[in-house]
Amino acid sequence: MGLDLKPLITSTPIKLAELSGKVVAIDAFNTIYQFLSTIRGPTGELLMNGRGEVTSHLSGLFYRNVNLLAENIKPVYVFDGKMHALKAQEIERRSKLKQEAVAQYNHALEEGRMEDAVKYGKRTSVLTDSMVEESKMLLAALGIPYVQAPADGEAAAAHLTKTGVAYASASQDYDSILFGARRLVRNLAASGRRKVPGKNTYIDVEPEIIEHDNVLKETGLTHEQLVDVGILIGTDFNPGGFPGIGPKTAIKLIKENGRLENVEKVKSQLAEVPYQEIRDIFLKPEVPKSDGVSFGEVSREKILDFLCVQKSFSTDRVAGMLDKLQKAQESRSQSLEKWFG
DNA sequence: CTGGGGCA
DNA sequence: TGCCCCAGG
Repeated sequence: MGLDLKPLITSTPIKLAELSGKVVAIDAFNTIYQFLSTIRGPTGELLMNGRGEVTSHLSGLFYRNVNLLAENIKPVYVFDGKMHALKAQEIERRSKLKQEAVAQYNHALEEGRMEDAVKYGKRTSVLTDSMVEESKMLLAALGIPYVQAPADGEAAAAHLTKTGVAYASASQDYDSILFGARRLVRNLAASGRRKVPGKNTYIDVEPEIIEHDNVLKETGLTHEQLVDVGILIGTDFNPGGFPGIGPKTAIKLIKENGRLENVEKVKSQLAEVPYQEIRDIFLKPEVPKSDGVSFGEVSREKILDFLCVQKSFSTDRVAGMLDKLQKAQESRSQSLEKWFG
């Protein structure tokens, strides 16, 4: 599950409006996966149309992106490419957790424990090829560009921030920082309130931004050293990291010893970890060949056909959202005309 | 996750 | 208004 840099990093709350006019590179799998986990019915089931086709991902993508576009934020979606062989172990671990969750979900359903069903249902999400295709179709209809990453999507998103194509990378995971993203935006969403997993309580979750330069300044580490800290804590490429070493210890060890090879405490275990290869994944990532992205117009026709005709979304709702977006865009171009005539 | 309806 | 809660597909 990504890597836990949170204790080492200070983030700054940011208003959505502060991202107006800026391009934000969004990890598509990360985002769609969250929609599949969160957007569910009262018994923890995915949203589906009459033909049993899953629509949770489309619902999330539609509402989220209309809100971003209405704020004049320019999203670029980055889709994962070929998985690195070192990630196989982490994928296997997740798949086992999913299998367990499916069993617990069915069990909870049988016993009528709906709160548990919802809880376990969230953990069973599987992202299919057709969901990816449908997501791309919807993005195209919204005029939103997407990039196919050769390898890790986070790496490609980070690259877009390095080349200046994007202002920031948006993801819930901290991997972007290790991949060298200039800025990472977390909680990029419209609504400020989120329901806490178990209870009936709500917490305020606002968008926050993490600057790569600040992370280095505050920790006093180089990018290379930060990657070593990540390897000690554990990344997707060495899940779990080194036993007994958490964020605090990891940063202390690297500050004192400069680099992984010099840390006496882990020397005996180092031979079993392909740390040089993992460093290269983060420091010399495979990136997309072409950098250009171009934004298109919102196609009301295509969206209504895809979501309402094909996927049984409510025409009133979808059209209403599109009206709202159009008004936001019109009022912006009118206020520009005031200045530039 | 999000919009919208019901309600203080 | 603002908050809570539920349906959406």
